[in-house]
Amino acid sequence: MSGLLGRHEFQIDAKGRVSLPSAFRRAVSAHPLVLLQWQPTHLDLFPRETWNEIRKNLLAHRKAQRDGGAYLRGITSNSFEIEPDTHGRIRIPGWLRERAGLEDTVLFVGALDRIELWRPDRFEAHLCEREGDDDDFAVQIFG
Amino acid sequence: MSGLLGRHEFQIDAKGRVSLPSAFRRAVSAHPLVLLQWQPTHLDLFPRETWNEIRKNLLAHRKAQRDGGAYLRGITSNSFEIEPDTHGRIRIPGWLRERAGLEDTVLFVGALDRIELWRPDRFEAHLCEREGDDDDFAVQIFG
DNA sequence: ATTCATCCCATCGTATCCCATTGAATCCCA
DNA sequence: TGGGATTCAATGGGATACGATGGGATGAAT
Repeated sequence: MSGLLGRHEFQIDAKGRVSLPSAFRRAVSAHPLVLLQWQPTHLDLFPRETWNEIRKNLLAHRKAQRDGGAYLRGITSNSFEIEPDTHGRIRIPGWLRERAGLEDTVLFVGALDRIELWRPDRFEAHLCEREGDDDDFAVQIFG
Repeated sequence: MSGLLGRHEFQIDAKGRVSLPSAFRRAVSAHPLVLLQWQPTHLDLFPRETWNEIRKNLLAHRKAQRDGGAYLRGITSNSFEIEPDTHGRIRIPGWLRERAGLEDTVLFVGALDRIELWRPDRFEAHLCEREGDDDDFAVQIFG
């Protein structure tokens, strides 16, 4: 598989449901997903494999630090397990929608091992803002 | 399973009962849970698996330290076995409620292998207070 | 006898399931 | 290669099941 790619804009209906892009739906098969916020700009939706890795990292971090799991709880309290319905739709809980500024439209952005959920205009702004910042890396990456 | 996730705010009724969030109820199946306080800010509710691990650690500590028994008894004396009723509700003993400042509302916070019980306003304050402290860890954990 | 916990039943609101509709992309065959 | 038929994806709405909460009744303990 090539990883999760592309952008797809979908509507949130009156009951708070959104379709997962069908391309992503096939890719993540039937397992539940984890939706959370760890960056202020958007939400991340993790397939099972990726989440297992991250969960391991979170637990290791809690053991290593002295703060009694403060970072972990900051993350998990903003997390939610997502199980698509029979039509491949998901529900985003209100408190997460607010945090990401999602109103009636969601932009799904594929990011190889995860799916990002953006407020469309915010995503455009984010791209513009960084325009040209990374030209040095480009050559290293694409040779 | 993805671990215990999310935040859920529930009322304590006139008889001192609170519903366990249904998401958590399913996750911990039918086994009894252990509720205790080991951090001043909140209470922790441990599923069977997690508690077995912790109990092992407590006993090991008592054996290893000269006055290890003191720590153990400090913990166990603030502990309580919880068994949800037929509707999935639990009762929090008064002395534990006081210690965590719980009055009429409980905020349940999922923390992967345990459930934390917070006084809602205290939790908000706790999150704000740490805002931005951990930005360095974020990249290590989430890649 | 009085207090308190447990059980049972009732209610209300919301999330979930199921079916229907629309439109677009794909397939098939001439 | 064009045009019609067919499948699939995205969305909407009604019905149903389940979750959250309240209150009365039963039973145990002091």
